[in-house]
Amino acid sequence: MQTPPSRKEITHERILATAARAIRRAGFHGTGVADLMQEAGLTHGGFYAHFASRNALLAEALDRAGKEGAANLAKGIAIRQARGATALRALVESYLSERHLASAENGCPGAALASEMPRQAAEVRQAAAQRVQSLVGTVNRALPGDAHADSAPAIASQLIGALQLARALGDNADGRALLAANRRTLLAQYDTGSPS
Amino acid sequence: MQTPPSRKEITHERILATAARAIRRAGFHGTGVADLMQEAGLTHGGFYAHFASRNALLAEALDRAGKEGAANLAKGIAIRQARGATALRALVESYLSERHLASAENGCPGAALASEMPRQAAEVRQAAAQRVQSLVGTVNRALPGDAHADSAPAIASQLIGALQLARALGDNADGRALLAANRRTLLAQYDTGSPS
DNA sequence: TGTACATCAGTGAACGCGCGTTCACTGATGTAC
DNA sequence: TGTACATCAGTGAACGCGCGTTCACTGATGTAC
Repeated sequence: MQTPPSRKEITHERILATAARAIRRAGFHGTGVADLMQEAGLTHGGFYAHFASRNALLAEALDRAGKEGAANLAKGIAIRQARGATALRALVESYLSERHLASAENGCPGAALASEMPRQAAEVRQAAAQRVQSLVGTVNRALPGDAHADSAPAIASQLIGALQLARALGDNADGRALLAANRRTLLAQYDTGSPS
Repeated sequence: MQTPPSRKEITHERILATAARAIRRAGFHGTGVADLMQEAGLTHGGFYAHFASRNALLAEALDRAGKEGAANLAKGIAIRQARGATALRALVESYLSERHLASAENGCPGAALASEMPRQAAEVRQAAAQRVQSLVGTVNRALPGDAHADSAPAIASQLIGALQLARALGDNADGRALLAANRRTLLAQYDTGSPS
């Protein structure tokens, strides 16, 4: 049995949750200390009582966003599996859903931030590498045990790329068509043996 | 026969070429007017004689970067086709080359900037959508005439996603392994009928 | 070919603004007796 | 239970800095005669 969180821990948690959303909405560069603290209902001066620096926050927030995105994805997968979908189909349809296209803020930080990662501070890039490995692992767990070792990284790449290209086209007919083409292709290639 | 470019046109061209490299290296947010002009050998004051605003420059630079990236890709494809590779194999091996992994500055702006696109001004996003369509078109031209209509957008997504994940992992063994897995998967799926 | 002048590309100082970070302070919380 | 005091989370003003943009000016280019 753990001790209840202190007042400071509760606030820290609130800043972190706010930041995890902010980076996916506005990007690393678009997430400023003052705006963030205001969104969390605080003034900017208190920030440095909670984090060593802005970069330290970004690294922590990326980690948090990854876990939150993974949890949301797991929820979507569970619903689809309960309806009879295979693990792989449930993953593809959840990740490449129109819901995920529209709401980057609650989705996978990889899709929302991937191209900014290489330009971040070392501590952020380290968190980024972990998030990538984690996504590949999630895909791997949705594949049958005898799947080729290349399949998980390849599928993870396509998932992330598809969402990003669709978002670059916009949340419109073009974007949704690109998303749908990716869903069909992935299911045809990796879900052939299963009942639909 | 066209008139030779004026002094101003030559300078404009130099700023644009510098910017096309800068956005792929430093991102949209990381490309500032003063730094850019200095890199082009000018002072920042003259910028607004050439571009209406920073956003106007970013849109033009993205366009330029896309054309330059496409030209570089075409070069890599031509070399590999001359050595007997199929069009698709030449495309996959060029796009997912370790050279492209290492030098984002001269490569595809989609891979370098995709996740920043949705957060840009309307004029930049419009240029971004065109670049995406252009990449899908390039992939389509490398596919046999009877290929499924979904293949080009799916392959384009995987190409962009693979390069971004590899770069997020870093230009190291992990990044190169992810790249290689994507190459093998794509070739096994779309280049089966061809001689190696 | 040479001089006088108009054009115009590029300079550099200045602007208002927002950023990340620091710090002296306030006021609420919690402990000691 | 009540008072006195120490702790500590959060406030808000201030810092130096770099940003995008403007503008009066300079000096080179090119045209007119």
